[in-house]
Amino acid sequence: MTVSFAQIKESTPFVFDQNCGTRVVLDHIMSKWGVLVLSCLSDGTHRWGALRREVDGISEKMLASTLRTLADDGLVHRESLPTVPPHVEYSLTPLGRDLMERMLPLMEWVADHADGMLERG
Amino acid sequence: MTVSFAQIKESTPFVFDQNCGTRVVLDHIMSKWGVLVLSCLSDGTHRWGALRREVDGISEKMLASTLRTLADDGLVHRESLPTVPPHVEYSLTPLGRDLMERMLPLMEWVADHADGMLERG
DNA sequence: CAGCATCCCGGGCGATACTG
DNA sequence: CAGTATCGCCCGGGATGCTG
Repeated sequence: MTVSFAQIKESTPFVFDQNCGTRVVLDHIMSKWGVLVLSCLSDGTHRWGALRREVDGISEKMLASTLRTLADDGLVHRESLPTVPPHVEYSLTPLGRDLMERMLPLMEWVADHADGMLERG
Repeated sequence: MTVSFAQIKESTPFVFDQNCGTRVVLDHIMSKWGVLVLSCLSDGTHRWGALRREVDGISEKMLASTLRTLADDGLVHRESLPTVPPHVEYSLTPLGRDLMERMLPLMEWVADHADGMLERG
C-alpha cells in the first residue's frame, strides 16, 4: 500500500510549504529538462555529447545548467577524464538511482497514457 | 523489477521526442503547481477555497489555470453545485488516481530527502 | 569535445481589481 | 464563494560566439 499525501505531511510537518526545501528539490527534479536528463542517465553513464543527442531539443546552455544543478544536489556524478580532447562522463549517484527507482514507473505511465489523454482534449 | 528508460523507449518508438505528446503531459503533471494540486486532491475531494489554502503560495490565477488544464487532460473532475453562493468541488478521476499511485512514492521520497540534499549544497 | 559568456525575447506568473 | 480580466515584471531559455 502506498502512502497518502496526508500521511506524508503528517510525518513531516511543514513539508511542501512555500519556503520548504521540498519546493526547491521539486523544481530541480521535475523541471522540463531535469526529468529527461535523469531518465537518460538511468540507463547508465553518458558522455556530454551523447546526452545532447539523446535529450531531444535541449540547448547546450540548459544541458550544462541542468547537469550542474543535479550534480550540486548530489543526484549526478561528473567525471572528467584528463585527456585531449576533453572527455566527461555523467552518471547517477546512488541517491540518483534511488530517486529514479521511484520516477521511472511514472515515466512509463506517461509514455503509456499521453496520446490517449491528448486526443480527447 | 521496474522498467528501464531504454525499455520504455523501445516499446514506444519516438516517445519523449521533442514533438511527442509526452512532453505536453510532462509539462502539465510535473509543473510547479500541477504536482501540488494533484497531490492535494489525492487525499480526496476539495473545494476551491480549500485548495487555495492548502496549496501554499498559489495565486488564484494559477489555481484556476492549473485546474482547467488538469481537467482538460481528464485527470481532475470538476463538479459545480447549483447553490447560492457557488459551491464547486474538485476530485481526481480514475485516471488521475492511477497517476497519483505512481507519483506519491516520488513525493514521499522528496519529502524524506529534500533537506539532506540541500544542506550540502 | 565540453563547456562558459553575452544578448535578448516571449510568456509564465504574481498583483490587483472586478463580477455572478 | 468561485472565479474572470487586465497589467506588467521577471527570468527561463534559445541563439550565437568564444575558450581550454
